[in-house]
Amino acid sequence: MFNLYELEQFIEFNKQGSLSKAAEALNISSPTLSRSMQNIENEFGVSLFNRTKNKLTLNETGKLAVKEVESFLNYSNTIIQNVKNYDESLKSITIKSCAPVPLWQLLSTIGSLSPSISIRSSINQTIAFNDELVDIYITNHKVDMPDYKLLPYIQEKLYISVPYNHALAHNKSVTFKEINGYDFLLRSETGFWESLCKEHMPDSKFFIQDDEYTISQLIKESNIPNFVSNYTIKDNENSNGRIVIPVCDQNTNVQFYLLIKQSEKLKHLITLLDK
Amino acid sequence: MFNLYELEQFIEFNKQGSLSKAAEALNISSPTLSRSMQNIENEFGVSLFNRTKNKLTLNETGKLAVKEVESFLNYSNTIIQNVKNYDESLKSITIKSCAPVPLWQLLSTIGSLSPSISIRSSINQTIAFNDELVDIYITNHKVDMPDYKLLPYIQEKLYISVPYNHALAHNKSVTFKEINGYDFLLRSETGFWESLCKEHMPDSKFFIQDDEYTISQLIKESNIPNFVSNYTIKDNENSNGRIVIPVCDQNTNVQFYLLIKQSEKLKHLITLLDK
DNA sequence: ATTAGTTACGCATATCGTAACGATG
DNA sequence: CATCGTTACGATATGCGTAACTAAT
Repeated sequence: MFNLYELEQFIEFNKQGSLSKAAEALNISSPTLSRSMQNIENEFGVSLFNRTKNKLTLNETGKLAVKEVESFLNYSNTIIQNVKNYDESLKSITIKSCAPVPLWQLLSTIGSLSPSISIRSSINQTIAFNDELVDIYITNHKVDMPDYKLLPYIQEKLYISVPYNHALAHNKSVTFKEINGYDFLLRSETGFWESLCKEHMPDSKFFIQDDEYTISQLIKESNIPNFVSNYTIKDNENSNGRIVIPVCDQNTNVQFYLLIKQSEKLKHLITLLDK
Repeated sequence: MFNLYELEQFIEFNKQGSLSKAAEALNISSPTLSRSMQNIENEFGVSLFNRTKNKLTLNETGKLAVKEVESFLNYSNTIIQNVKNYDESLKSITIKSCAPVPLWQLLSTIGSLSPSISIRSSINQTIAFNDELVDIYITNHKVDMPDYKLLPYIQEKLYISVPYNHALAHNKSVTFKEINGYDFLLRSETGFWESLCKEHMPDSKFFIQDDEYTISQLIKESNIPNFVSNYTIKDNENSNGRIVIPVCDQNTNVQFYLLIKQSEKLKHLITLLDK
């Protein structure tokens, strides 16, 4: 049976080209290394070296053996990594969401349920349901997937927020068609909302900001309208000199769904949410 | 670093389901096995077991680890086999020939050059030049192949051998057209010759014999003609009551070629033949 | 009380390094 | 004669089994 340390010595011998150099590099005596090489030959059951009295070199078979052993040793690292990754995946939850609001909501729920668990989450404009490592997908449409449970989640409704003196300010409600052409402030990482707006408002420009401070300043100090929702309207929204107007269109009142992997670690979460 | 014996113990533990049974099966003490499992856990750096005071079971990560370790141990056997196979391929020569005569000739040459080498040879009616493990192809036409060297080899000429009283016996030479329709004795394993004769003599019957004694008896005691060549005509051919007549046709005077893999083990053979 | 697993400890054996040897350039 | 690899041998350190302990059935 192989001794992995001897196999590493074998690799080092190949690297150094001679027994004495390899022994030096490995900090072991040359008799030890000599014996190791003999042991490896015995393990393989074939001759791996050309032996003259004071020169040791690999023969053709030995050269192949080096390659095989290298990939074998790499494999040993691979399986350690695989096991570690799997262990980590059991201890953490990976979430892919099509929108920020339901993600925040869910993160808060999970946080109160298991405060110590590590969570990896991302917001995506479109979601491919093909990642084995994802534990929870948050989508805006029903999806059927084996080993996953579909649960209806929150509803989010789209509004715009405009200054009182804005041309749109007098409307009780608006449609995409009516607001198409106006410039809008937009947070980055809004998932499918960004695609939706760009699709239905092809004539508008969107000033996408990823800094929360910048966007709140721009809302206060510019006339550019922005989007909010029933979950993001703040109490002071109207006192900010702005008025909130619902966008009444298809797709602006969104039902979100959770697609949760049926696994041991998510059992509690599913039972909590499934009512 | 992994100890492969401990990994096997790990597999056995999974198979037996408990430490004590596995220790029994492995003929080691349970403290030893207990320590081994702890060592493996340390190697992976993650917890692999559910430990209650008197029950040891694999956790989810441990179950994955078993699979990974199994394939790792299989791999160790694979690399041994690969190295052994390669070693064997270096010690043997594989030859595919389209005809028996040049093969015999070559076998004799190789035998005198390296008496101990093991040779695997086959005779084929048609040859596909796609087998990585073939060291030498013997063909009846020029072929260009990367990593192989083409060398002209012997020429073989086709004759027929007929009894003195045979209808063809008076001819100084014959053509396929003239002998078409006559029955012929044919040795098996004649490679492309068999295809050639069948193609140009569609009206003849061929009595194919694979026993050398049978065919020599049939030649002596029957009137059925047979084929010979400049390499197979024996001194006593005419005294056997038969006369040898050349077949003068295209393709009956054959130039053979050797297509030899440019490798270390064939270097001497190539230099010997390349003059 | 019996079985299962872990920890403690002493001994046997395997493994390593030093020393000695042979051969080569 | 210096360098390189292998063999011989003695020291030490690794690893095994026995014994002792704890907990559960």
